[in-house]
Amino acid sequence: MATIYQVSELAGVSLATVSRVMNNNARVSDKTKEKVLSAMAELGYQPNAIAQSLASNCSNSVGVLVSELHGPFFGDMMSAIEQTLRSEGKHAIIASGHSNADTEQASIEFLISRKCDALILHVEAVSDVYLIDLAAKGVSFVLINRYIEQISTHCICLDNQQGGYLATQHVLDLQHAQVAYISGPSWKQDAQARLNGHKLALQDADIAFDNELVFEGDYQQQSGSAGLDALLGTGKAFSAIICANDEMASGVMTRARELNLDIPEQLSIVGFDNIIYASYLYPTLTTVDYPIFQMGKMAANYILAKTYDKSGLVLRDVFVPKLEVRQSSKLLA
Amino acid sequence: MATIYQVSELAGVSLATVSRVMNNNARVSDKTKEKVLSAMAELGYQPNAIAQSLASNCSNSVGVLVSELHGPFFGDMMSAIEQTLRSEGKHAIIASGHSNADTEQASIEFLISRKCDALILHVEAVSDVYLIDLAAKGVSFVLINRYIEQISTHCICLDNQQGGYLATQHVLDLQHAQVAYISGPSWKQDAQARLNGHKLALQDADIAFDNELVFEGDYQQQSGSAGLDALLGTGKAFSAIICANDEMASGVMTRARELNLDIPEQLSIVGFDNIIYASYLYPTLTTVDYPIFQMGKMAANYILAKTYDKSGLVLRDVFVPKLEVRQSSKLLA
DNA sequence: AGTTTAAATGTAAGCGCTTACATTTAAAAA
DNA sequence: TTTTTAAATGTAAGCGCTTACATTTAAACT
Repeated sequence: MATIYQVSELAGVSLATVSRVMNNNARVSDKTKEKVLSAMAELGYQPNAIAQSLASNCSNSVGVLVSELHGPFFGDMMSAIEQTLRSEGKHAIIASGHSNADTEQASIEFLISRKCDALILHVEAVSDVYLIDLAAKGVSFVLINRYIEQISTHCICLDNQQGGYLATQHVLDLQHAQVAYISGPSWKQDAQARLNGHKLALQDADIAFDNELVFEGDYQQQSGSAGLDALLGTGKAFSAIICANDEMASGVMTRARELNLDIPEQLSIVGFDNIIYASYLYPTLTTVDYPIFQMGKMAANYILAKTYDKSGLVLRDVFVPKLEVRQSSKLLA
Repeated sequence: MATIYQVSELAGVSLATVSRVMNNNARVSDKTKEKVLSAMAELGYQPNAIAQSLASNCSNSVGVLVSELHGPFFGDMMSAIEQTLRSEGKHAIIASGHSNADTEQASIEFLISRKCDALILHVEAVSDVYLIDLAAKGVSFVLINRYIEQISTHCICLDNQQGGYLATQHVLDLQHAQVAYISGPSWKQDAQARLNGHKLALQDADIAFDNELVFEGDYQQQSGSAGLDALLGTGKAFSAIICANDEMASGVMTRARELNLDIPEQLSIVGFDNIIYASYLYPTLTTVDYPIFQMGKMAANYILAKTYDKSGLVLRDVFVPKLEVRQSSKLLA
């Protein structure tokens, strides 16, 4: 592997000059630049990224921490991030936090120890205080899908409340007046916000909120099935059910089928996230679209702009969900 | 950020000694080790990974290249890889190749330029020759889901042919004698192998293979639907259909429903891969399990063993698929 | 006590770059 | 032509580690 030294020798210039043409951050005459470039070509020179990092104190790497690498989100998010970073010669280092505070913290520390220039975090368990602290320590990061007042400029969020509102409003528009809700874990911010949106929509329609019509699931498909059973078990009537994510909605569908409940004839279902498989289900699932790809891209752009000083990027920190109407919801007969 | 120098000063020893206790690859007396350790603790010392890499010529990073970051595979594979590497203090750098030769090649070069110690490749478009060359150049890598004779020790594969065989054998066992097949792109090795397995199973059952009952899809759900239409269009009768992956099987299901074809009453369907959503479909999909998690883990272990000299790892290079029987296939009435 | 030998520690030369600062070169001004 | 000034290039000191080799220390024999 050729080094900068050999290039400088072959080109008959100093190390510094070679470095200058590599980074072209300083003026070099066209003539010498030419010489250097051809020397590089001749030697098949590839700069040593590690040495560059050490000298420049910039690793060109961004740590990405998600809850689960295999979740329906991660792929799209990662795809967006990789693409965006890559186009600027940066790269992503990944880690998972498993929605566990200790693991998340350990992962963050791992990524920092790896000298990532910045982090993109999709964390749920670690405390606000920890993150505020992290920001105070000067760690550069952006938070996806979590809002913390004190470090609001680090947050890229979906308006989850609005999403919950849209979902409920949709079934309300379809004349459903008795609407059940399967929420995510109440300790998760997004789950709370979605449920809030639901309540708000009910309120705006002058429908009393009934706590018995809410079941707290865990975002897994299994808990959708369990939720339907529980809800049915209350004896309360409902003609529509909003699920805080698509996987639970899928669970509801499965269970409904087992119970010979026709969807959407007897029960309308609305999901949340619009994961790719939502449109493969039968019936296809009406859901609230979560623009995770765009958000991933924005997260990467934030970092490109803030950490790597790239200019000309339009930054946005709150994304708006939109309803994707499919077959699983219909006008109440 | 404290450096090794400050630690050595506080502990009253030399740089080398501090380095030794960090790497504990050389004998240091318990007494000094103690001093060093407490100095580290006192300073909150974190070794600089970049500097370590430069000096040791080992970046502790593994490049992972997949076709699509958002595919159904990637998540599981990545999850396994991250977990395995992480437990040994290594990390994964990701990239995608989009099943395009140039992009794949560029990605590989990108990862190499990033000084990855090894690569895990899930590539389809790049040529055998290129990969053989890469191995010859001394690049350390493992290939997932691709077999190349000359570099067989670099390959971790699923026995795709066996998988295809199992799928067809299953419907044959269910008395289906007319079996259609929707394959993946014929230029992809796994698609070929799966189809071969299908043919073999037919042959073993003394059923003539009929080329008209094969439709070449592209592994996307859409082409499953198109495939069903095409197959139906031939006028040939068939009571079962094998799909080379679950997404196309999902497409077949969707289209069958539109055509009022009852599944599995009128048509049995078998998929391949056993992606998580296969069990969320209706009816749940009988499919061939692709142990991608295990294979990802094995890929990481290979690298741990071969590149990082970790011992005590059991290595395996060919995985066996197994049938997952669900609702979409049934005994021919 | 003197010698041999191994263990513990220290010294210093890199690893391959970047960059502040010094120097040279050439263009512009006088 | 000489002086001023800016552009181009070079020099050399790091960046924070690892490690070959040298030296010191201490244990083990004579």
